[in-house]
Parts: sequence; structure tokens; C-alpha cells
Amino acid sequence: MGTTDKSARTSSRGAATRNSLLKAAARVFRTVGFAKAGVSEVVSVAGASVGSLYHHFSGKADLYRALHEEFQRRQQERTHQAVVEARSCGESDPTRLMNIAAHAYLLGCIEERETARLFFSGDGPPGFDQQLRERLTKWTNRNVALFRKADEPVDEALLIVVSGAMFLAVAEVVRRDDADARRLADDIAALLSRFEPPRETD
Amino acid sequence: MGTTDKSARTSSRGAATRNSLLKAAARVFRTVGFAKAGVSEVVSVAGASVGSLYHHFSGKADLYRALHEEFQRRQQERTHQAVVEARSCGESDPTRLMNIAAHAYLLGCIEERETARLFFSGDGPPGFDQQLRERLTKWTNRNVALFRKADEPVDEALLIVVSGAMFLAVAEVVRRDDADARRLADDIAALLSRFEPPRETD
DNA sequence: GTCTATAGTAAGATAGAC
DNA sequence: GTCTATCTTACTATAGAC
Repeated sequence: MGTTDKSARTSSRGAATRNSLLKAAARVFRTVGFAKAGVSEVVSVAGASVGSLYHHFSGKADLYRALHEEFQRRQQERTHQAVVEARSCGESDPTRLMNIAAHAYLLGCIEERETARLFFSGDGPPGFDQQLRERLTKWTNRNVALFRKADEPVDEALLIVVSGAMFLAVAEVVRRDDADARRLADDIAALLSRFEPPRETD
Repeated sequence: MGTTDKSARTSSRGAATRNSLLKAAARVFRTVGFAKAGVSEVVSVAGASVGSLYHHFSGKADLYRALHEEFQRRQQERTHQAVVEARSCGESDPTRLMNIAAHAYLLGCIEERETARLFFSGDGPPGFDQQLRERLTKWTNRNVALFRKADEPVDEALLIVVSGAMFLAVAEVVRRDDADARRLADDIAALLSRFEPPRETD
């Protein structure tokens, strides 16, 4: 371990600090919200200093975005996993698959309610909400495509309706207890299945 | 005009200042966004002073909210007008009426694209996005109720799907030219009409 | 009652030592 | 890589002129 010793030690120390900052930021943001959170409080909870924070991140907003990246990665993993699993079980109906993906997304938000609420409560850095909507629309695009034949482009209006539904659904779901949230998630998925395109019987 | 002379003069002067501030704020916010806009720039454009601003409003966020109040009032007027008009022309089909309301809302946003974009771009004071979503959901609630019998409560999931659709639809519509925007508005309204509940033939 | 000028304060961002 | 001390910005409050 000779060559990697020094770099590993320093980088692991840096990684540890970075991680502490992320963990502390998540906690502070969830507690008092992004806008009201102070950088000083974050570093205090993390046991680090302001300069350290600005060494690892470009600022408070960057910290927030890093947290969202992690969350988004987990969500993509969840929905991908759910669809793959369903397919391996022989499910091939596009409507069912779309429902499964949407359901998995919502269940993930219920599982990480505190974190999801942080991002969907509308309290983030300037311009973040737009990014969030764009990301959700991209996610929807991939999943709504299951409705359509491979070569057919997805209808814009459909994309907007489904994305919007998911957006508000998450915002609502994270404010409820598990039972209510699950019921709502089911209802939303059921409603979205009405958008199944008329199948041509050829 | 003796008694009203002085109060009219002073209040009209105050109203003029207030109006200048609103107009200037709208312009500055639209140009650089809410977060990056400085109070000093707003008062400079308005030809007023900082103290004057704080006399009429509680701060930058209040200025933003006042602008939104005005916008919201105009939008409600538009959709109300459209529904009343359609009804007076003999239209009574709930699906058509809902479409007309949604359409009127979107057309209003196209008409005032710059202003609508200000509110739906996600760059507002902390917590505003949540308020915006709640207001839009309330608006939707009134209009989706057209679907249902008077005594039946509106389905939560339906409410969320329609509200979400409207929310993202506005955000998308205000970024396009008139032709594209109108086409998209039509498509959205058409999609939403699929949610017409199964009519019982009694 | 309405506005201007100015000082206060809080918080995010930066520079430079260790 | 980390920290302390400092700077800058911009919201907020107040005293006083008209």
C-alpha cells in the first residue's frame, strides 16, 4: 500500500469531511429549510469550518444540488430495478410497466419522505425548481415511451400531463403518513393508466 | 372638491409611487429574476427610494406577491368570464366547460407571457412555489368540480393530476411562441378531457 | 401622511496562514 | 485540506425633511 498510502489518507480525510458536510446539510436543510439555513450552522453541525465547506463545494446551493444528485440516483435505481424485475417476471404490457415505474418512484419518495420533501417543498436555491421539473420530465419521457412503439415519438402534451401529475403527487405524498400516501400513490397510478393509447387490433 | 382635495392629492401621489414601484419591480424581476434583483435597482428604475418602498410594501418578497395577486385576479376573471360566456351560449357539458376553463387559463398565460413566466419559472421568494401550487390546486378544484355531481366530492388523485398538468403546461407554454403555445394548450385540454367520468345512462 | 438619507445587521463568500 | 479573520452585499430600520 505504499504508493496509495498518502493520497488515500488525504483523500479519505477529504472524503470524510465532504461526507460530514453533506450529512449535516441534509439535516439542517430538512429542519429549517434551505433559505433559512445558515452556512455557519451547517459547518457547526458537521464539525467543520466555513473555509472547508467552500473548498469542497461552491456554496450553499451547490451543497443542496449535491444532495439532490444522490437522491435522484437512488430514485432512478429504484424505478429501473422495478421495471427490470417486472419484465423478468414476464410482464410486458406497457401500461402495467408504466404504472410500476410511477409506483416505484412514489414509493421511493415515501421511503425517503424527509429527503423527498426537502426537494419537492419548493424551498431550494434560485432556479432549482425548474431543474427539478426538467429532470422529472426527462424521467417521465423514458417511462412514458413504454406506451408507444419504439419508433414513435412521445406526445408532448402527454409528457407534460404525466410529469405534472408525478410532480404534484410527490409533493402531496410526502406530507402524509404511510397509509394515506400509499393509497394516493395507487390512485394516481390508476388514473395515469387511462392514458393508454387506443390499441389497433390488426 | 374642497374636502377631498388634499387627501385625494396625497393618496393619488402615494398610489402613483406604489404603482411605479410595482411596474419597476415587474420589469426588474423579469429581467434579472427575483433572487438576483436588488431592491436598490427596483427603486432606481421606479424613480423612488428605498424608504418609499418599505413604506408601501414589507419588502422585496411582498412586492413579488403583490404582482402575483394582480396576475391571479386577472386569470380568475378570464376563466370565470369564459365559463359564464360558454354557459350563456347554451353549453352545459361539464367536460367542455372544464376544457374551456383550462384553455382560458392557458391563453391568459400566453397573453401575459412575460408575467406568467416570472411566476412559473420557479424563481420567487422562499415558499412561494408551494403557495403557487396550492392556489392552482384550488383553482383546479373549482373547475374540476364541473365534472362531478354537485354533492359528490372531487377525487383527490384527479385533482392532483389535473393541477399538475396545468402547472407544467403553463411553465412550458410561456417559453414558446404563440403558434406553438396555442397548439400545446389545445393538446393539453384535449388530453384532460379523457378524464370525463363514465356517465351512467339512467 | 409621505418620502429621503443614512446607519445597522446578518449572512454568504473569500484570502491567506497553518 | 483545513481553519480563522475579514469583506461585501443587500435586506431592514430609523430619524428627520417636506
